[in-house]
Amino acid sequence: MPKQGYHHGNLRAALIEAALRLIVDQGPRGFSLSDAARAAGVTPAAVYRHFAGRDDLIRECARQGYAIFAEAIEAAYDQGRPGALRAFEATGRAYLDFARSHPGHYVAMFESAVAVNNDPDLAQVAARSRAVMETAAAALARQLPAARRPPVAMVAAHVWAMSHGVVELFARGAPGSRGPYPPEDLLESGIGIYLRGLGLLPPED
Amino acid sequence: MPKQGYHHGNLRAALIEAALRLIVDQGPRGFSLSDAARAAGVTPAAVYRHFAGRDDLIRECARQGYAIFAEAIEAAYDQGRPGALRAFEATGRAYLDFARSHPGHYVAMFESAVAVNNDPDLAQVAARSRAVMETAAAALARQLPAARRPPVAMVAAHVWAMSHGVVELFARGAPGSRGPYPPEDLLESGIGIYLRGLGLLPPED
DNA sequence: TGTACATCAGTGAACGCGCGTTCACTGATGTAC
DNA sequence: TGTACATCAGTGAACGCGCGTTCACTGATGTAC
Repeated sequence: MPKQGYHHGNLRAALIEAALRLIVDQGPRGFSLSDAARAAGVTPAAVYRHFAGRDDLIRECARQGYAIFAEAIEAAYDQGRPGALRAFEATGRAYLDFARSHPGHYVAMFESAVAVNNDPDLAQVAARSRAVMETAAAALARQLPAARRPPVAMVAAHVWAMSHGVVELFARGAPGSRGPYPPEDLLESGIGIYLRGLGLLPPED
Repeated sequence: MPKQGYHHGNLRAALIEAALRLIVDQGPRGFSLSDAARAAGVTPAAVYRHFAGRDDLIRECARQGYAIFAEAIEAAYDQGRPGALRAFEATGRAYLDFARSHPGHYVAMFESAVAVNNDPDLAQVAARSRAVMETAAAALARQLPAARRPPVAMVAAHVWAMSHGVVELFARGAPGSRGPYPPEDLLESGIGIYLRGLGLLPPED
């Protein structure tokens, strides 16, 4: 997208793209509207043609992220079916995949509590993502005899927590900085052990 | 600690305390030295009597956090021995405990990548904490026959990831805002299932 | 016990800066005739 | 095909603000005599 004179052509998209990049290494709190405008080669005031202000720009990043995310894990889930286990594992992989390929979206979604809450529109699209994760967990749980079947929401929460933890601690420049294992392997093995614990995978021999 | 006139009495400690509280709800990036000074009832310039500047104050919060943290999980580990399993579980509980009772420290330690890295002093005290977690995992792993014994660093990473994920997603005002379960239960059950998957707990009946 | 003095923790004014936001404007674009 | 004009995306100057940091200072404290 070449800057072709007075009119930018696709400033809205360029601003989001710039914001995402900035959010990755400054965090949603450190990100500044002026920086984003600068990165897009435009005056700060121009941003107001497309967004209500700084917070709206961040929110749009999160909103877009939730949409992409929901679609990605839905696709992964569908692709893995009919095997509940395969579908579930595909969903987990899609989670990490998303975090790695859309780090800006990921941060905007999960690390900017203030901006994200109190926006009903955003809450809705976020709920959709969570619903897919729970569906995958529910299909999995149905594999188990009712007596040993754990609450679906709990399983979803466990897996989400492990995934998020791996992303935050080992897939970015965090303090534990680049742990001893690639995050993909770490997550896959962790989920594997967890599923074995649930009785969904045969014990190791 | 009453403000008794011109001299504060214990400004250094008061500033750290104020900073911790601010970091909790503004994040390390949103936190400002002026705010901390204000909260301590003092001029921003006064901060420079005790810290080299804004970043140094944040770093001190993290440093203090790592020290408290290391001590807490060391104590929990020792207290749980000689049972490797009990020691391990106590360690996990101590982790969550710390995150809940020292949220400012927690955030300063694990969410302010920039400030924390590149400080050898800090890196050292952080390493100490990690060493305890790995020791606990190692003692656990030794319970298993060598053939099925997973790499210790991996187990430690899994547990750390799950713990961190639970803290970030369910123990604060995050997007998933207050999940369906209390974080303590979530973590305890999650770790339990994981340990069962490792073969360290008997399968459920 | 009382006075002189050194120490140094905190003041308050000032600085330069970048921020988010506003406003009247300008000039490129696309449409109507 | 060419001209007049409405639209509206982006400009640039301005604003008030809070920030981190500096500096010469002041006044409370504690020690020496």
